[in-house]
Amino acid sequence: MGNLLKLFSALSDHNRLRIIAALKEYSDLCACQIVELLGVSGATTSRHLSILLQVGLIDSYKDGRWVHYRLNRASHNYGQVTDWLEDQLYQTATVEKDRYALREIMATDREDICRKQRGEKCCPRKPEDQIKELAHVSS
Amino acid sequence: MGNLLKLFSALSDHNRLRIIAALKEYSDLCACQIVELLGVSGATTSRHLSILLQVGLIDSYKDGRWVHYRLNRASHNYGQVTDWLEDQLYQTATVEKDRYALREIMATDREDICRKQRGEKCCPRKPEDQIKELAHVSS
DNA sequence: TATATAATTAGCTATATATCTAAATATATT
DNA sequence: AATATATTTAGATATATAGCTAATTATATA
Repeated sequence: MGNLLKLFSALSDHNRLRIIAALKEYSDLCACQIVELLGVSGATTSRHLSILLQVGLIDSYKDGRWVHYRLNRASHNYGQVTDWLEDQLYQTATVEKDRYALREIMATDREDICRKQRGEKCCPRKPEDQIKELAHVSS
Repeated sequence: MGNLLKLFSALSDHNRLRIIAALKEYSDLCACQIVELLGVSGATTSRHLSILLQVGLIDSYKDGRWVHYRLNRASHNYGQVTDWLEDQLYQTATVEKDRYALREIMATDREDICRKQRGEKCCPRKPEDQIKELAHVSS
């Protein structure tokens, strides 16, 4: 029973469903791309990914400093649920919007994504400061 | 997306899974029988049933003061998930234990069940008081 | 109509969880 | 070895939820 609860709990968060939908769309995404898609902190994304890893819905591999995530197609017995879920997710407005965002993200160099995320981290979210920072980064 | 979240959240509680398993076993149970099975308060049971009703996993009908609950076999599109779930639940230790408990409950007159539940409600949970109460009920 | 009863809703509380910043870890570069 | 970087973990906090008692609602009975 505990595994069933873990599975359904894992699927009870909108960002985690978005992750699954994104990994269905692109078979392999790295953490920074997922952070970019979700628009939440790296820490939160990592936590969500950890939950999905724990129940076996996704798996991961390292490529240097990069960590890639994929849907886990083996070694679990809830393919019936995930097949159904993926169909359902495909039709939702949020996931459709994500699809467009993902196109941009996949067209962007990861280094650029990370640079942007790093920048955001070290600067407070003040509009004037952000403009100054962007000007500084450009020069 | 909201409906998916509601569905998975509804399935993320062990007592609600037990309700589903019980309704798979016996096609029609009334609230007091479910209260008896779960061993939680009537209010808590009612709340769980309300959540399952809301997502359409179960439906209900009234018979005087009695309210009966059944699995909802129509008008929803997650049969693929619930079929799988029912199979999975069948194999869990908790549900197997519940199966025995349900046999007793189904063999007991509902009036007796309710009388017992009412009795429990109006008396504090003191061991000596419970013994006295049981002795009183027996006589 | 008053009383009894099964069930539901309201309100409160303890516990679980999503989110964040900071710190730590793993890997790469100088 | 020091520094940089991607990611994860730790710790704190706001929000959500399971459980309870009390109050209310819906139905039955006297």
